[in-house]
Amino acid sequence: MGRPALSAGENILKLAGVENEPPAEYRLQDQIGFVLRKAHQRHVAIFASRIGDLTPPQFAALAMLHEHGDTSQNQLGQMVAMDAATIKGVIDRLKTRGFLTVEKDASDKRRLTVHITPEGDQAVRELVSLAKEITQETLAPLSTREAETLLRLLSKIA
Amino acid sequence: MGRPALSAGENILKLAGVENEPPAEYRLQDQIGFVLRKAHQRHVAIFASRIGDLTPPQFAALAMLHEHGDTSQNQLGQMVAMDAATIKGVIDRLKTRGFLTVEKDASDKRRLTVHITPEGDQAVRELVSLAKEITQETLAPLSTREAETLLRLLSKIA
DNA sequence: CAAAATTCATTCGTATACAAATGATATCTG
DNA sequence: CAGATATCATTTGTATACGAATGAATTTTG
Repeated sequence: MGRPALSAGENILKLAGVENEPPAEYRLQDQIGFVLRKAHQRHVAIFASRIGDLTPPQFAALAMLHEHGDTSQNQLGQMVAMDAATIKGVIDRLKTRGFLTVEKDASDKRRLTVHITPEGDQAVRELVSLAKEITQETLAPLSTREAETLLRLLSKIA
Repeated sequence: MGRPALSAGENILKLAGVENEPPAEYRLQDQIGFVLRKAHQRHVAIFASRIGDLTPPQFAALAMLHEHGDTSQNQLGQMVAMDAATIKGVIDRLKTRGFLTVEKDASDKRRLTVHITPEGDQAVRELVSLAKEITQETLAPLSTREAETLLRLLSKIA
C-alpha cells in the first residue's frame, strides 16, 4: 500500500496537490533587458534608414550642443549619457565633419570647450523634422496613448 | 484703425487667436530613441554589477542554447537578435570559456552546429536566479502593473 | 542538368560603450 | 602653503553591432 518513495521529478508539493507550477521559468523573450536591446536595435535601424550620414549618438550630441550652447567636452558627454572615452570619439567625428570646433579653455587648462559651427546649427535645423519622423516610425506600432505611457515608464527606468 | 501689417514673429494663426503653440519643439530628452539608449545602458550596468564575467549578449546566447538545444550558428544569432558577424564573436568567446563547442554539419557543409557543454548548462542553471534579480532591479522603479505594461509596449516596438 | 540565386560563415572597417591606467591641472585640507 | 584629492581629457583594450565584400556550398530555375 501507500505509494513508493519520491522518485525523480516528484516532490512533496506535488503530493500535496500543488501541481507543477512551472517553476517560474526564465524566458529570455520576457526579460526587460532582452526586449530593451531589440527595441533599441530597431530604433537605430530606423534612424539609419532616414539619416544615413549621422548616427544617433552623433545627432544627440549635436542637437544638445545646438540647444544648450558651448560646453566642455565631458559636460556634453554627461548631458547625452556618454562617458569620457565615448564622447571624445563622437566629438572627433563631428569635428572632422565641420559641425563643431574644440578649443582649450583659458580659465581651466584641463578643459576643452566645444562650439557648434554654423554648419552644425544648420544640420540640426534640417534634421529635426527627420528626427521627428524617426520617433514617429519607431512608435508606429503603438497608439498615441500607448506611446505616451511607454515614454513615461521608460524614462522612469532610464 | 486697422492694425499694422504682420511683423516678424506674427502670423495669421496668431491673429486668429491660435496663440503661440511652441513650434512642437524637439526635445532630445523626450525622444524614444534617446530614452531607449539610456534605459539600455542602465540595464547593462546592472547586469555587469551582478554578473561580472558574462555580458548580456553572451548570457542570452547561452540561455537560448540551453533552452532550445543544438542549432546552427546563424540560427542562434537570429534567435537572440544578432547578425552573423556579431554572433560569431559571441560564440568564439563562449567557446574559449568552454561553455559550448562548434562542429561542422555533415549534411550541410556550410553550416556550423553549436552544442552547449555540461559546463555551459551548469552556468545557465546557476545564473538564472541572478538574471531574475537583474530583471527585478532594472524594473525596480516601477510597480508590478507598470512593469507589465512596459514589457508589453516595448515588445510591440521591438 | 547548368546557370542563377540564395544561404552560411568569415573578414574588414567603422562606431558606440565602458573599464582602467595615465598625465596635466585644479581644488581641498591640514 | 604643501600634500592629498579630485577633475578633465586621453589612451588602450575588450565587446557589441552592423554594412559590405568574399568564398564555399546548396537550392532554385529555366
